Amino acid sequence: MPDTKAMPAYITTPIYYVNDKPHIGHAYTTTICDVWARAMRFGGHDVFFLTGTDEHGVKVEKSARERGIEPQALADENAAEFQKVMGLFNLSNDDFIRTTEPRHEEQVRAFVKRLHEQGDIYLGEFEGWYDEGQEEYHTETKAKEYEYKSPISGKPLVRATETNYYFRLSAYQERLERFFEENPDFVRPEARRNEILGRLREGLLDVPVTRTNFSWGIPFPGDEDHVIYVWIDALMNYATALGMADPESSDRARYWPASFHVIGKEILWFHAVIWPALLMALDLPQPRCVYAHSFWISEGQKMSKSMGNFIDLEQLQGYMETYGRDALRYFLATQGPLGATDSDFSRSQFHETYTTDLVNTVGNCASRTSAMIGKYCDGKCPADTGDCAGGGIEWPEFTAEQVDASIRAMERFDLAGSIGAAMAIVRKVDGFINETAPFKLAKQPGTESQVGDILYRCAEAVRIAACLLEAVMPDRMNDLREAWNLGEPSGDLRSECAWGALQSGTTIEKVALFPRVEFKESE
RNA sequence: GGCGAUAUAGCUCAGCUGGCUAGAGCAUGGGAUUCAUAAACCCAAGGUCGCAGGUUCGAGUCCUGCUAUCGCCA
Repeated sequence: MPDTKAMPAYITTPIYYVNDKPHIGHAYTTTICDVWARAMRFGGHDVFFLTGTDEHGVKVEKSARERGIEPQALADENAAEFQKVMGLFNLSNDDFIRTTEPRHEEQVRAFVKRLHEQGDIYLGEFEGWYDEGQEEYHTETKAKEYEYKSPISGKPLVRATETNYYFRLSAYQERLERFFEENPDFVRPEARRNEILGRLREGLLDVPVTRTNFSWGIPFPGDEDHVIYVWIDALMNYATALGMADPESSDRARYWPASFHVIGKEILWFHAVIWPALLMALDLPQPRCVYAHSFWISEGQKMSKSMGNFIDLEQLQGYMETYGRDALRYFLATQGPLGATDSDFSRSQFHETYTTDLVNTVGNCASRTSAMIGKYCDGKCPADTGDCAGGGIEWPEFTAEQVDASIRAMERFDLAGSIGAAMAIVRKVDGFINETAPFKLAKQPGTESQVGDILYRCAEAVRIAACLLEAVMPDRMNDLREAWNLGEPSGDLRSECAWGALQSGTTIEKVALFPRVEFKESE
């Protein structure tokens, strides 16, 4: 067995743009990373879980100006909003990086300077059709479509040139192609990988890495009229948080590279192509996987600003108040859009999932098991006598298989699969109780040993399932730990999940983990 | 406009290289039971597998066209 204690694991969310308000998308990405991070910690890994905020750029500058405040003040205000989310959802991030922090800015400058000096960044000129009112360029085809007039103001587009620093992305075409071929799991899910491969085949162009039309950003080293484009600035957070500009003097460098950069599909190109190319240029090892999830839609409708149907923080808080924080985590982790298609967040589906999986399955099974131990065993965990009254289940083998499947699924970021394996244990316990009917057996004299044996198996299996579910539902599984006197998580999930760890004689209190909730159409 | 994906029971989806009466979970209806949070368990109903052609002894499963949805690009 490998010494997992020594195995670092690094997971990141995107850094969130402070011009936006936190909503379900942010909560989702951060929550699923949190589930993984917790699971890996339970497995004994040395985990670093990073999130943060992206604070530069023209939009922030503009919004601040409209409100008559400094961009930094706006950034501070909204970064605090995002940090609030971390507390609200009990997210276990190890750091929260902000792109306006000196530690980030200094390293970005160092990286960019290095790229410039070694020729990966060069000063180039761009000529195109410029819309003066909108301050943006249009491509030749687009400009033609617009008949060389601004689609907004109708004023003629002008031929303009702009001088920018460019990253020599085109030079990495072949290396990227080879990298993708050698690492089929680099971009997931597969449908997203195929999109990238398709685009890669069309050929890469160099990309601008600076702007001159605004000033709220990190100045380009040695040419301060240019500001480093937010995208480059933002991507580098994954490295700067670990001090990778000078790994020798960083105690976090051991976490590099990331196991997963979890992102939304809208920012895949930057993470799947530009980021690896930058890392190649900087000679840093590549992350294992960029996982691009899809979006949540709301009650069957696309969420949009104009529709005003975003599932925002207030709504999520409402769900947490009614169903509990763990219920929301469970729903996000099991019903979420980890695949290539979007998922629907609907009130009825949320309620249904809660009732079916948590109330009727996990909660009820833990409840009936502990109730019977209370009734037939004086509330003390019985002994595994081997004197089983039927059921025909090889519990040690069965649970070992599920534990293994669950841990493996989690390692590859298959959250629903991991949780499903744990749920299978609970369902098996329910079936076992029905079949062996200890409650009937207990009514006959001289069956204590058999009843105890059955109930030990039930309790032990539920305990193991709870250990596997703890990453998704830390609050409620901790309640179970307390009621059943299971102690703290050991930090060695596999041995903790080995059959037989539950001690006979342990006091087991009856639990009601997930209270039934009445369905309401709306809040 | 270009490229690609998907379209299977009320809902979410499985159905690999074509082969007997198309599956699961949830929801619905019924039954049985009581340890449990009116829970678990058993049974049933539910689909012309998007539409139209074609290939084949035989097609959700291959081909073509159409429609719808989605994604990426321009």
